[in-house]
Amino acid sequence: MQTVALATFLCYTLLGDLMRKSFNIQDFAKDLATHCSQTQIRKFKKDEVITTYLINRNQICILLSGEAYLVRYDSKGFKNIIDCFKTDDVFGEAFYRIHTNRELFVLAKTDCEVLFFSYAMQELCDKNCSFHETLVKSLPDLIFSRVIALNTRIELLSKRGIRDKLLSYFSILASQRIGNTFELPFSLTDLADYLIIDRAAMMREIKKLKEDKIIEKNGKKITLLCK
Amino acid sequence: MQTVALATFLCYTLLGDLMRKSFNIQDFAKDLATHCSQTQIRKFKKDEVITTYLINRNQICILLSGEAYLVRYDSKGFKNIIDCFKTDDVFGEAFYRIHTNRELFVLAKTDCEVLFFSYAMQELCDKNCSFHETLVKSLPDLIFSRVIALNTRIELLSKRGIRDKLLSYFSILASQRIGNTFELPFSLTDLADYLIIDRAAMMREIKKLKEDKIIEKNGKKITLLCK
DNA sequence: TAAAAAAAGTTGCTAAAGCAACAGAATTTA
DNA sequence: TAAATTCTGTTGCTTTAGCAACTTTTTTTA
Repeated sequence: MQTVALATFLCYTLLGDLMRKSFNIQDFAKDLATHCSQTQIRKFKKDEVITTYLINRNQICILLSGEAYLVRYDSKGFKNIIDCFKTDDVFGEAFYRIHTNRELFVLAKTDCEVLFFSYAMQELCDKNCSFHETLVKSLPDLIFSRVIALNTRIELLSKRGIRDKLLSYFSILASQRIGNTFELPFSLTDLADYLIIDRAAMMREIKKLKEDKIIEKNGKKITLLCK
Repeated sequence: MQTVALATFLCYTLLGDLMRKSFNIQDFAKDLATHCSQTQIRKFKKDEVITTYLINRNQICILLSGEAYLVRYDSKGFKNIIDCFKTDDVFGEAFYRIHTNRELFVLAKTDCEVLFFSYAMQELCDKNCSFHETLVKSLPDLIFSRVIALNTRIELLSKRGIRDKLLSYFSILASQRIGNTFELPFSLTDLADYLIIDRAAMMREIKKLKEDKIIEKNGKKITLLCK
């Protein structure tokens, strides 16, 4: 029964994914940078602010190298890590459509290289230029890559309780590689900010998960012992 | 200081929104239905399943009339209301990109009329047909309308504590109309499922909010007394 | 490489949220 | 319109998570 369900799931997954054309973000970025004068590439050092969403509207950014956080500080001063970007990820207000007056910051987690351009550009651009065509055709795929991340995050935050949040996140990380061992992409302090939970309570729960033989942990290397 | 911040915010908001072309979903739906044989319109009675995401991949649906819920049941059997669609909203797996084996259901909250078509369709379609062009041009706007909803939800779920979740949600509802009075779009039972909190605990918190003179409540009519 | 800063790991106490189990009101269905 | 069902409102008890305040370890930086 379990096996049939899994096979069915895999079948749909494969079919679904085959139907989706593969979109190469690096080719797209190269195309953009060489064909259009309205794009720019900038470099950032660790901890610098790459962009903010309230002020920089309609902006589309592609992370060419490095890692970055999308961060908000809530009314009580708590840091919330909303999203975590790695090389080839797309971000910018064009994909967030901010509607509150609480600013969102993109912070360089490591040294970064970022390509900037504007969503509104497709309107202003000469209709015969090849860039225009590329942009319009690629936009859905760019946005979809963000939509997947957003839905993943909603799924995480929908979990009741710290244990469920941790296990859900761990199984997402585990599913991205072969085997049940993976490396946490950020510090435990940041993990708590990402899951919107108290760090001390999280540590306590991780301890329990180890005691219950559900996970093994060596630094940032974690192994899921159950399925 | 407060006033300056608000004025600045409003200014950016207006500028941002002016730059965004207005997209009429009803015209789009009409265009689609009349120009393409691959689309279909179906009617549903209250509580019927409109579609599921795991099986119906790459599907795009437009709610022509009525209201619907996007629902998941978690591992403990809890009902989670992931999203709430009203007339003109766009949904379907094409916008969710399901990646777990937990099925998502779209349920008719009232009688509904829904337009169905496929995201993959743009690939198969004859390149000269006007529908193809319309679809490709409109897709980003269709998706953006979902992205806004997703981000709103993440903002809600990022709140620590029931009181914060309630107040955030209430202020979103209040901001959608003039004045501070609004009507809850669903029952209190469903509201708890939407905010992923215990209903009894939520009722207790609502009572406290009334006692603290932060809200007034008459049935589903709520007034925010503070800003 | 020594000092400083950040992250990891702990703990006791307190506050908040979940659960169960009701009763009464409102709504739906037969 | 009567019966059934769902929704609202409430409460006591229990479990969970948050907070504050530490120590120890690891990583940065001067």
